[in-house]
Parts: sequence; C-alpha cells; structure tokens
Amino acid sequence: MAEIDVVLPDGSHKSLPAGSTAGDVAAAIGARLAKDALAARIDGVLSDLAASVPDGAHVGIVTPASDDGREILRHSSAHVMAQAVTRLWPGAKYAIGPAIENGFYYDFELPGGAHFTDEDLARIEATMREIVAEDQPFTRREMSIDDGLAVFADQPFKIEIITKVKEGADDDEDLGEVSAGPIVSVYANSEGFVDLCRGPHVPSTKRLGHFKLMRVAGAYWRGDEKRPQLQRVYGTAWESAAALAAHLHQLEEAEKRDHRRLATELDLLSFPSELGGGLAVWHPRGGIVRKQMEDFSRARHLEGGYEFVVTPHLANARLFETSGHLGFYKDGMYPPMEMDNGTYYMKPMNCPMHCLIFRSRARSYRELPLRLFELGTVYRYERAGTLHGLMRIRGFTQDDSHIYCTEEQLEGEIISLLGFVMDVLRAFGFSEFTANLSTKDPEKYVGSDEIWEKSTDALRGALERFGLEYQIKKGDAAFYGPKIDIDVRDAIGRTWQLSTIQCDFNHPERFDLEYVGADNQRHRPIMLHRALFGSIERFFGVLLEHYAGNLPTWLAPEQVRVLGVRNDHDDYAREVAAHLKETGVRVSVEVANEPLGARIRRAKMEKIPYVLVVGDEDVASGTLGVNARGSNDPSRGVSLGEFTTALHAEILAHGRPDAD
RNA sequence: GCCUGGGUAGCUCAGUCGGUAGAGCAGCGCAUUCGUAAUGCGCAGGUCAAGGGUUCGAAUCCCUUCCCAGGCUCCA
Repeated sequence: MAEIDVVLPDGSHKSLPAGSTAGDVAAAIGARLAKDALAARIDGVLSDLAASVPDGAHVGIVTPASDDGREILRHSSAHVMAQAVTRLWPGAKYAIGPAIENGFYYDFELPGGAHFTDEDLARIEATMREIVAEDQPFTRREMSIDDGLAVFADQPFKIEIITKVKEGADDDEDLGEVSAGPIVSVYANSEGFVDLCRGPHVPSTKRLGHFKLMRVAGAYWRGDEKRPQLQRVYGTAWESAAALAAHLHQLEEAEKRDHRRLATELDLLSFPSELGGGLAVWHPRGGIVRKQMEDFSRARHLEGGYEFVVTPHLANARLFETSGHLGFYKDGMYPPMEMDNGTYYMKPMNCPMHCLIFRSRARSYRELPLRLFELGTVYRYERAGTLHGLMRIRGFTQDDSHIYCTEEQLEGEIISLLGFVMDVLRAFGFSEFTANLSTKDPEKYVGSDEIWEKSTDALRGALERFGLEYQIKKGDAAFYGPKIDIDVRDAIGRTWQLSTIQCDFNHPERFDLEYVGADNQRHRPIMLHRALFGSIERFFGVLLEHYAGNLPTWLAPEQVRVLGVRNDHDDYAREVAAHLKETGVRVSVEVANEPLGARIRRAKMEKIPYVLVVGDEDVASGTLGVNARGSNDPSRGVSLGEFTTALHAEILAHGRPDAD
C-alpha cells in the first residue's frame, strides 16, 4: 500500500497510508490530540480535519486553545448562529458572519423588515445550544459558481458575493467568504442549513458551546451607509468555560475603569444634558488635574523651543474658505452665524489661524523651524451617534502645534519630534508605543509625487531610527500629506491612538506662505501639524482608564488627606496639612466627627494617594501614620519631615526615565 | 445620520394590571470621640428628560423633541 510522509511542526516525520486526512495525522500522533483537534494547517493553509494530506506536506494540528483554534471556533459559532436565526425566523436572509477579536458576528435581514430585540438574544442562544447538542457535522462541498448561484437562489446577499467573484470584482472580504478560483465552497452542517464559506470549520457543532451572545446592532450591508442596514448579532466564543468566564470578567473590569463612570464617581467632570451632546463641564477636582496636565505640557513645550500663541474660537467664513475646511468638512462644523459684517464659524482647527500668524510679516529662513504652540479649543459637530464620553466630544482642546520648516529641516524635525512625543507620553506613565505610518491615497492628494516621497521617507526614517515598531497604513493619509500616528498600550492591554505628526503641503500653498532663503529667493515652507495628547479631554479619559482612576500623585486632585483619630487630634492634623500645603501639596483635613474607619474608607474610595492618620503618639512625637493607596499596611511613626521629603521626591520624579 | 435599548432623588437602582413616588449610598441636623475600608437616630431631597395626546385617572399607553448606552457609518 502506498504511503505518504508528513512533516510535523517539531520537524519529525510520520508515515501514513495514501489518502489520509488531517484527522488521521492527528490520530497517528496521539489519541488525546485526535480528540482535541479542530482543524489543521497543511503547508501553512488552514484546512478541515477531513481534508486529505498530500505527500511531503507540513502538517500542524490546530487545537482549541490557540489563535487559529479560537478563530475557527468563532467562525463556526457564527454559522450555528445563522442556522439558529433561520430556524427561528424562516425566510431570514443571512449576509456575512466572520470571526472577530474575542468572538464573532453575523448580519441578517429578517422577513418583513423585523428587528431583533435584546430578548431575542436569549432565544437565539437557546436554539444555538440545541444545534450544538444535535452534534451536526460540518461538511464541505465545492461546486461551480453557477451551482453556487442555484444553491443560494433565495439568499440575495450570497448571490451578490458569488456574482462579484464570478465577475472577478471580488476583494479580500469576499474571498474570506468563498474560495479562490472558479469554484465556491459551501459548508452544510445539516440538511437545513448551508452557508457559503471558505472554511475551515470544526468537525461538528458539539465542539462548540462556550459562547455568549452579547448584543444586537444595526450594520450597513458591506459597510456602506447608502445600502440597506442589516441586523447584526455579536457573540463572544472561547475554547473553554474558564476562558469565557475570564473574558466576561475582563469586560467587567474594563467597565469599572470606564472614564465616564470614574469622572462621576470622583467628581471630576460631567456632561449636563442642558449643554447639549458632547460638551463637558470640568468640576474643581477635574479642573486641577487638567491644570497639572496643561502646566506640564506648557513647561515641556517651552523647553522644546516652541513659541506660544493664542487665537480666537471663531472666525469669518473667508478664513475657512481659504483653508479649505469649508469645502472639505462643512458637515463637521457647527453651523454658520450670520453677522452684520459676514458669516462666522466656530473653529474646527487651529491651523488656519497659525498660518495667519506666520504670514503676518515677512519671514526669514533664520526663523525656521518656527514652532507655534497653542492649547487651542476647537468645536466640531460630530454626528450624534458617534459621541462617546471624553473620547469623542464636540468641544475640545488640542495641544496643537504647527511647525514651519524647510524641506531640508523636515527629517531632523520629525526625528526630534518623535523623541519629544514619547518623552512626554512616558511622563504620563505609558511605556509601550506603536506607530502607524499613513501613506498617500492615490485617489485623493495634493502636492507633487516627489515631495510625498521625500516626506514619507523622512517619517519612515525617523521611525526606524527610533526603533519604533510601526505599520504602514496604505492610503490612509490626509489629502495634504503623510502622517505618523502613535498608539499607546494601557494597563489592561488596550491600545489608544494619541499623538499624531502630519506633514502638510496644502496649507502653505493655500495661504501662500513664504520665507526668504539664504539665496534671497522666496521659498514655500513645509508645515507639520502635531499634537501629543491629541485632545486634552481624550487624553484625560485615557489616563483615567489606564490608571483606573488612581492618578499618580503628581496628577491626583487631592494628594494627601489628614485624619485625626479623635477631635482632640484635629489641631495637629490641621498643622500637618498647613505644613504640607505651604510646600505646594494638595491636602485636606477631615475632622473626627465620624469613626476613623469610615473616614479612611471614604478617602480610599476617592483614590487619594496618601491618607495620614494622627493620634496621641503622633501629637506627642511629631509623627504620622502613613496609609498609602493600594497598601493594606500603614506605617506608623513616620516623621513629618521624612514624609514630606519622600512625597516631594515622588511628585518631582514623574517623567524621569530613572524614576520608580 | 442609521439600528437596538434606555432616561425615576446628587449617585446606583426598584416601582406589578394605568389608581398620583420608594430603597441604599451621598447631603443636612443631633448624638457619638473612635489607631487604619461603612457609629446611631432623625431630617430633607422629585414638574418621574421636555412637550403634546389618549383616559375619570399616566412614571406606566401613543406621538414629537432632547439626552445617554452599544453598534454601523464618519472622524481635518
């Protein structure tokens, strides 16, 4: 009998009878693996266990607790969900249902334009569990495109995908749904349900089960808001009950550090509905944190050679016609105010005004790079459905700078900017950065190819010199130039896009900006836009979530609270507080009208970095009981001088690489 | 803007079949004086998001608007 030889991931070889499947390979390796196996990688390609293995193939068995395994579980769960929905709503049309991070979704169109409600989730989930219990095998079939069209005759979304494949107009997304080449593949997991799919899938529905449906949502067919809106159901799926529970637990933890919740609990800011959507008021405790952030930002910009400017919140429409904002972003701007001398708009950007400052007089090459900086408050009419706490807001303040430089200065300026950006972000407790380099959108851009290439090279060179990991986002640049965006990783592993460095060839042109060079000729400067925080509001929100509200001492609204054990210690408590306050510490006293435990608890819930408890012994010897945030082990008998010195050292140390 | 779900005291929430408003925490007052995460008692707190409609009667049913959440789309 003919034998084939397969290579396993560890480099060892196995001989099997010709015609063996990936499942047979798993069985040949071990009974336990065969039981665990979901799918296989054959020569790098994910395949069903039922797929036959060619001679000499490299074969890896995919088990549930792996990235490949989870992806397959999730994708198969999506099929089961579609099957459940078609059982519950006969005639439902199903569109696409991929695996996504942590789970899966599927888009549907229900008969009669019906919509899912939250209650439907439980019904769908129950039906999914029935399908899982039925132990239905997933079986793959390949067929011609025309046969595929016949199979899905009553499924218009599938027909559209197959037709596009037939016409050769398919894209990656379509390929994910079908298969490459002149055939389409379908998976049936029962007589009653067949879906267009490239696969692979788990061998049987009984291999699924650690899933939970999360929510229903509307989603446009093919992501196009001009096309029909479908009903999307999201679910999460995992390899084990424990992994599912861990995921759900993490969601709860993330909810606890939601900046909107913390902002209310810690009395930092609020969004009064009377103001209108997307507009916040900062309360004293939020305001003092913001002031710390702004002071720090200003100090660093001053050191960094920036010049401070101030510009108004609104401007005549002519300015935004010149800048092009009215042409490109009118819908995103607050509507016009008609005045007796013209039409005015709230500013959505600071750049046009900074350009006016540049243009206010003749500029020499000796002044370049000219770095204009402003904490500039802008207003953008974000669409109602897109608002999200501080993360997406209609009135916000950018730590905005525009740098005017020569072409020769560009690279050096970007390199120093990257260092500046990360240095400032580190001071706020972020240490993991990744970057995206967005390149020219060939459909939409201004400026010569040469300058695009040059500036893209300058951005790339700076990233590489920093050893900063980056991804290219092809075609993602603004129309006026390429950009670098910097993402940070937070304490629970989420990434947030914060800083941006953008080249701009458009504004200098539109505002006819010039400088006189050493050659006594007029030249056009290049303009860089950059923001470190992005917006102060958003950055503040990210900080709150990163620290779960436990802001580092230098930022904390209240740094120290002093508690006397009894009323007769209150005077000493006030003395301690007065001493700290004199040295610039934000401190308060809560007098002993309530039990100590209750006052400690309140201070802890307010996430105050240091709670000082003073009693008889402390009054007698000038000491403190120091209860630090996050510790359950207070130190007694610390001298006031010792505490003050350590506190100041901590406050001053932030942002220094050697601090800790 | 679109889809789904919401809006009740400062906060978190209950409120059944349509019969006129409830708790805990926070606040205020009094008592309590306590060594490291909740002392007791009392008081006050509401145009039930806003406006309109149905009804003898609306927090509850219907309509409109505003605001919020989760998605989609968008994000200079």
